[in-house]
Amino acid sequence: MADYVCAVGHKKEIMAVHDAMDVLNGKWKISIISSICYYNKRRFSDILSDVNGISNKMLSKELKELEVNKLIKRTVLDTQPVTVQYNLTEYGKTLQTIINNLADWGIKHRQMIIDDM
Amino acid sequence: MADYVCAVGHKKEIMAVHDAMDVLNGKWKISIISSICYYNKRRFSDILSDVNGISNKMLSKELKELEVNKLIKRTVLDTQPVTVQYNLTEYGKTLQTIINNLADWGIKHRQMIIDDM
DNA sequence: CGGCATCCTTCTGGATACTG
DNA sequence: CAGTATCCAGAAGGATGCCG
Repeated sequence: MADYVCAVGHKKEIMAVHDAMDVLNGKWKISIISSICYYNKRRFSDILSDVNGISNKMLSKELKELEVNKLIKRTVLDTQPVTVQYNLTEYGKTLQTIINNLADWGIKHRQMIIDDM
Repeated sequence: MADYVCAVGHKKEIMAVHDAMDVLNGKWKISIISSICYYNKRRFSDILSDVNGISNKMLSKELKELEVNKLIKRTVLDTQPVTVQYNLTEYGKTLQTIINNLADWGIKHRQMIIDDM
């Protein structure tokens, strides 16, 4: 990046990063998105078992927030008993690159921790 | 970090994403990293003004956590009064791609919110 | 199955003041 | 300048039970 940009400051980018994290906040949101992302379509109970340690209360709450932010879509299927399917919206899919990068980094990070011991 | 093992599906990736977020948790951590990242070297008070809304208490606390996780390095400069410089470690620099992606996404996201109104 | 309601504990984080 | 210390409100989040 050119030097004159440095002179002006990077506050815009830093705020943008913060904006992004605002939508992706919470202990579980990124994991939930990655579950839905990797499987394309995913049910409530599936996500519950994908995301290690999450409670149904938290899953419910965070799914709702993601839906409000239009990152995921909720579909109730007419089965007995009811099943509910979640999938990424087109907008939500724009997060895929970030998810993949985070997964790559997380794998390397875990390896580094192991090597460190 | 949990020491679970998995073999099927995408659980490995989902856990990796969660591992990554474990290190990057907290309201401010990503913004702090991006501040240091964009400027290469950055002092305490600089970051304080870069990251909109953060308190000195939180900055201090999260910087310490990032240092423990070896993502940033803290250097005390022998000036009067004391100044402290933070920079990314080589390991911390491996987050640059993610930071840039998040910044890009955050800018688009903010634009979408504006368009939506 | 996919939640919601309630209770309760822990953690987060802001405000303010102080230190070397 | 670069933090610490303390106080304290409110949010996060776990456990459990209930419901259509």
